[in-house]
Amino acid sequence: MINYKEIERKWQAEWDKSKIFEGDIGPKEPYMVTAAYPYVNAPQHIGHMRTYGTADVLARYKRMQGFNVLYPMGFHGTGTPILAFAKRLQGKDEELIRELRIFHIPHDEMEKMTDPLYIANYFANEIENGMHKAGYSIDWRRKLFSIDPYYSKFIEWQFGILNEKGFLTQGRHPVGWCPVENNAVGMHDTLHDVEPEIEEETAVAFEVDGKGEFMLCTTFRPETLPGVTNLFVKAEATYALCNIDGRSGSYYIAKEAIEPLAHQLKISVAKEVPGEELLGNVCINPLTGAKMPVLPGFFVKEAVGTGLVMSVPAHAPFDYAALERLRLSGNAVAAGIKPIKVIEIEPGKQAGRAKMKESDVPAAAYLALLDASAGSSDNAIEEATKLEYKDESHWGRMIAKGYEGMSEPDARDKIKDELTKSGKGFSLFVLVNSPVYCRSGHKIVVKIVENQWFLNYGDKEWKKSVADLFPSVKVLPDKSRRVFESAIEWIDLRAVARAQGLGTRFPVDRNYIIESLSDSTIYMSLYTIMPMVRNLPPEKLTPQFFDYALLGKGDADDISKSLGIDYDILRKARESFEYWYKSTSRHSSPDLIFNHLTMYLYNHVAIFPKEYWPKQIVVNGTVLSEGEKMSKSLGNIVPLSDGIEKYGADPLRFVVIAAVDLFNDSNYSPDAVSGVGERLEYLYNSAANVGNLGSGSLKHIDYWLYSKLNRKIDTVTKSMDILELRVASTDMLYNSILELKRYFARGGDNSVVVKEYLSAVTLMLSPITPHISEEIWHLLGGQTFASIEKWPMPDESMVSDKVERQEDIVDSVIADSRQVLEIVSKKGGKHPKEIRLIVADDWKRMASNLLAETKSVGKAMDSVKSDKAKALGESATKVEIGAVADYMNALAKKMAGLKESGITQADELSLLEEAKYYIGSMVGLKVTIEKESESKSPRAKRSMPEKPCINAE
RNA sequence: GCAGGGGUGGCAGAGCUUGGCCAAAUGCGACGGGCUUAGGACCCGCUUCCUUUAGUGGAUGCAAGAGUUCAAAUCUCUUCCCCUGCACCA
Repeated sequence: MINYKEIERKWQAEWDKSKIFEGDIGPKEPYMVTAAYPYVNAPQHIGHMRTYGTADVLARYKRMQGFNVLYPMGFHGTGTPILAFAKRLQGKDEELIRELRIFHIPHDEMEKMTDPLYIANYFANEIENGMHKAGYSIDWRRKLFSIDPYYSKFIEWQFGILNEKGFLTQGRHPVGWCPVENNAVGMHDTLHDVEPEIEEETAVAFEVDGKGEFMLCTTFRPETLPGVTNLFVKAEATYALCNIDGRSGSYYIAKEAIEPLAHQLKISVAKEVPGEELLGNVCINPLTGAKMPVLPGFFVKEAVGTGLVMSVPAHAPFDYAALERLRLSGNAVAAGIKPIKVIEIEPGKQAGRAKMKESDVPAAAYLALLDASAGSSDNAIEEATKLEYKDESHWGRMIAKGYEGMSEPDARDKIKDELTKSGKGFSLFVLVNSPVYCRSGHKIVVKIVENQWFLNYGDKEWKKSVADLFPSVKVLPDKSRRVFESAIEWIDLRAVARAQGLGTRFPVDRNYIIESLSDSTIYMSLYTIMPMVRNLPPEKLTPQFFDYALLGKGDADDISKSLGIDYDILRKARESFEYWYKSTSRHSSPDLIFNHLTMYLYNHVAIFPKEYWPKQIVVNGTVLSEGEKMSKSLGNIVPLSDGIEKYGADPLRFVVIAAVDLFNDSNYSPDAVSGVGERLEYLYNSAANVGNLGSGSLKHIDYWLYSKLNRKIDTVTKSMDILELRVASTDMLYNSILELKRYFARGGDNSVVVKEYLSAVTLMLSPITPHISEEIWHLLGGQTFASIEKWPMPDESMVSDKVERQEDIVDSVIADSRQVLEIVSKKGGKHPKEIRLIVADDWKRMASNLLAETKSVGKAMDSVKSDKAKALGESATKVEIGAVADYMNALAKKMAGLKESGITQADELSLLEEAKYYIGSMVGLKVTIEKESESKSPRAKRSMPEKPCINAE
């Protein structure tokens, strides 16, 4: 049993000592690999290995390919999560404490984690340790941290440029808001991490006849306004007549609804009215001028929207149901209301689900579709509503006067527009999944933030530059290219400033802090100059400094004097950037395509000259744990250190990084990991045993192993180039073991061949399983580091289809023999004493080749008839034409699969002769071999090329 | 709703871009056998059905249905189902 931990520790120490992973400017071609830096609110778990490990595999592979590789790493700590973390821990949040226990965070450390900076540093260390143990070939000298002062200087410089170029804009923006704590709330700030879902709806004002007062309704479907027949209120609720800042007239709004709306509208209450009193009102449809009554609606909720609902019984099942119920209870007004149909599903088109007659009310038809009716439960009516809404917005066409033929979304925009213009309606934002609570337990509302700062990714020219750049960016896997294309097209305004969190003050308005994805778009460039930056005091890191180091602007001499920075340091920084940033590969997970990675492209285009724009982006799948998504709440997270401790970094790396292709999710399971561990051990043991093997001239099986090896080198190299690691890794590990086992079973015993084979396989495995590869490499006599050895080159001349085909023949002979023996024993005949293999004569091979070439029995027979000796060879002259025709006709059935083959009878004879003891041992009987023409067996004629006739005798 | 990705044998997961060599790799599991005091380790075999006095044969088959073709898991169309993302959040 190998001790992975010991081997890993040993080689990690050796690598550190020799500094082979420290990247410095040199004569070789540079290659820089960066992965999205980890956020420091927890140690790493094995899921993180996917991105960082894949980046490491690429870094190691490129190094072996002769590049000067730099793989730097940093830490991310800006934004709100660490603050929230500290706050939660102060409040002794049990959920968080449970999570921390998974990671074995000691109790006394938890007590210290009320200080955000302490948390950040603690986890930064933890993560660094984990990455070190995982064997990532990182140059730690370049470590950066997004909450350090130099980083802020860097970000200020970046935003200065963005501002100068006019990419910053201001505007209104709705956000989830905690009214008690007065701050914006995103998913991470809510109880149970619920995303506050904000949607836009339309407020519509219905004038109360002759009073100058308005009933204010809210709706998601203003296009149904022509179909409104009445309004609904909740009779038991209290309503208020209010004034709204900036609007004339006064408005009825449910009392309960005022508070949530107050963050979007300035509302003052004039008087309160019981809902019942509103029932007598007659209102005017602002669009059509129609007069309509106000009725009590059973489903109206006073805290939703404005607490008033416009009723469209033709298209809203709830409205329909409410009217029906009123009618049944004897309400004469309700009984007099006729639904007004304003939308029709286009006939002939992929119709809506509900089948209806001309006369039907759609809302009723949708209820009927679900076997529901006006009296059904709210849930059932809700279902019908969703279904109808979906169908109508997809396939519906307006039939209302003035909007005939418009699609529903178009009509919606048009009517909304008309309402806005006439002052009878306006947009409101609602929290559709209300109630949502913030972590301290308060109900969240929607607030319109005025003067929010945005980065304008919608800028046309900017967008075009990015779109133009993108085709030249290599994307791995290529299938995610399309996702990027739509992301580049789609990305628009993005809020960049927040009221709170760790990070850099927004230079344009220092009351705000730069949002943490926006401060992480070009930081990879900072790695290139980190060694210089670290040694400079932050106040010297002015825009002038970064302009020079990263953009080459200005004169080093002048800047050196004005900033008091050593000239050589400036030059070195500039050179370092120029050298490393030419050739970069960026690694991340697919969920970052729509934000980070796209912003990465945009910001590079905005700031750097063309030659330093992104060259390659690698997107990798996630890691499942035993087929399930890993999540803290499921408690199935495996901390990286636990995984490494238990199985060793190498087997873990193999399973998590390499066992599947890039984009697919990999599946962590203890069985798989230990299985890999055992297989690596087989390679190790084989290497240890090389010295005990013999030597001598090469045999068939040696050539076979060489062929397999060189083919392997070729395919592995090709798939490593595009990081499709599944094929590469199974070929390297699983197949290598199968091949070695076969080699030995077939009598292979050549130490030179095996050593060559193992050396190449070991080197190719090195990027994935670096530690054990290093160990095996040295076991095989290597004196250098496998990690920086030259990647193997395939020797094409050693690849032989023929040699490999011959081994396949051996296999099929064994399989067929077994089958024959089984049938013989089933039939209860006498026990055979030997297997006699009768090898087909050469004329059959030539006939087969002829057929493979002509694909026609007729044509093939023609050439046989015209000159049998030429077509089938001299020795075939004795063969009768009829026999040839029979043979060809039999073959014709498999014409499509027929291939020409260079294997002659002599080849086959010598192959079987050599393999007969092996075959014999596999079958359990003695094996003898004879030629078809010399066989006395009546069955001999059944022999075919590469399929000898098998006689059990 | 919009956008993207899928549906393959007990499970996981290849293959489908370039249709035939695919009853469909590989791993796991199940089963049978060997090794062994015993086995979780290792080795061999087997894992749709039928047929065959002997193997290199046939049928069915890769979500469902239809089509193109000498030939389809692979191409086209339709239907059904599943997953992911949709923003100010790292």
